[in-house]
Amino acid sequence: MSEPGTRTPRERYRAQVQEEIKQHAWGQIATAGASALSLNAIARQMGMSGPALYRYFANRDELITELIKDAYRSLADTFAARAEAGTDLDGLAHALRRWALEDPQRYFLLYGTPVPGYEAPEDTTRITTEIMAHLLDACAAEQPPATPHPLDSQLDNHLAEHRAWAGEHPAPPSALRRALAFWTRLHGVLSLELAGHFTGMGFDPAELYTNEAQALSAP
Amino acid sequence: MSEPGTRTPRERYRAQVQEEIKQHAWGQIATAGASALSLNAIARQMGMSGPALYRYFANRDELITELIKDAYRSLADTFAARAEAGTDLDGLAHALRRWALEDPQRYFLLYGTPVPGYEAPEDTTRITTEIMAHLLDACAAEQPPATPHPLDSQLDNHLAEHRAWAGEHPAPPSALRRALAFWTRLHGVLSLELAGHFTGMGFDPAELYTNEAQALSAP
DNA sequence: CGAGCAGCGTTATAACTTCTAACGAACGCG
DNA sequence: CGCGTTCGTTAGAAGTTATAACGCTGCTCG
Repeated sequence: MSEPGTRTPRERYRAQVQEEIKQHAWGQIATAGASALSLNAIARQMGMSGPALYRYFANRDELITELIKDAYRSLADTFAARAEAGTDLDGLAHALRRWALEDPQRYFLLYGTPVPGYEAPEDTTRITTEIMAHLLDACAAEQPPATPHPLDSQLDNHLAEHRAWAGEHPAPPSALRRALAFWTRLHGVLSLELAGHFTGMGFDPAELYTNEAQALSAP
Repeated sequence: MSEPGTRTPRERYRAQVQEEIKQHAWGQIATAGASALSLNAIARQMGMSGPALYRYFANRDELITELIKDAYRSLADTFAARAEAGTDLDGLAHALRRWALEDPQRYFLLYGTPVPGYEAPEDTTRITTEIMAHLLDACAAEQPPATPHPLDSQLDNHLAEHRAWAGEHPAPPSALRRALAFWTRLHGVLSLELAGHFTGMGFDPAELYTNEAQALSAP
């Protein structure tokens, strides 16, 4: 057996068409959101008739699932690239922001409104744990605060006993707490900013984001 | 002129049917999300044929816009009710959490994935400023921290000069900053929790939320 | 090198959606 | 008590996802 990537010319062509379909899908998502994604419209853009796309994706949900996986992959790669340049939490925070601003609807595809019944497939959750591992690395490498906040001890105790999500990672409870704060706080700012809830308010979201990122690095 | 609410029997009936439509709409949204909301399905549930609903709402978007307005109204009312019981930030935080858990999809209708082109009508933005006013009241009433964090001064300076969103509210910049932190941090936890990103991780989201709420009250 | 078949694109069709148009009935206001 | 506004209906257009059945093409394997 050769490389598992592209083998026969058939599979090579198939992968190429699948990629083109996904490119058009991202274009639609970026301009109108994922809910407006239309397989028919993609087929029209590609100059072929509607049902032809079903040779490449079983249905609309499967295409979206694939897009979600690719988006997580992209985020994991930017985190990994940032990790090579040093494991500072602040750098990771701004890498996240740049990635989110690059395509807001891609961000919302991962962290926006969930579809009630949707369960992420296993290969997707593997990527999310990879992302979390990068975050935990950065949190564990950070210096603990000189004067720990007394109110944090309760959550630290809880996390010390409920750290299944961290796997085998040797991060202390305070690092776990900081990882969760990184995730939730930065997502909070990004989500509201990208959704446009700050437009017209007059202040600069970047200032708020930077402030939160700094507070995470030096609590 | 009498009350502007319900006047003629015709208007009374119309308002009643509109309310019933919205009830069924909320039911569908709670179980399948807003994107799956179908006017036809609502009509079927109500025992009338599809196009009849267009006598009450011009189109699907207008119905959703009305639902959004009602949701904001509901949130503003719970904030107002909580404000009467005292202006503590922690109480407000947990009132917000209860309201969000009551109907996660309602929360995402307001703070989830945005529709790229959508602009909130003016009567909706009036409710959001009302909500923000309650939050600013609570933040201004809170005690400032004994030892202010040195990194916060930059954001405070920025907010001091960009406080259009606070209107005439006499809150100091540090209170504005705390209001934004309240919004973004709690939204960050709530959004990820309600979207199911914490399921299977093992820890209790309520512990994380409480920790963030406490940190906001005593930074 | 050629035969055969897997894979691909097509059209036709079903079932669904939003939304408009035209018609008829009923309700209540003056 | 009549007339008009309002409402619910059916019919239909235009769009969607998705399946079925039909050829053609070109790769693969003997």
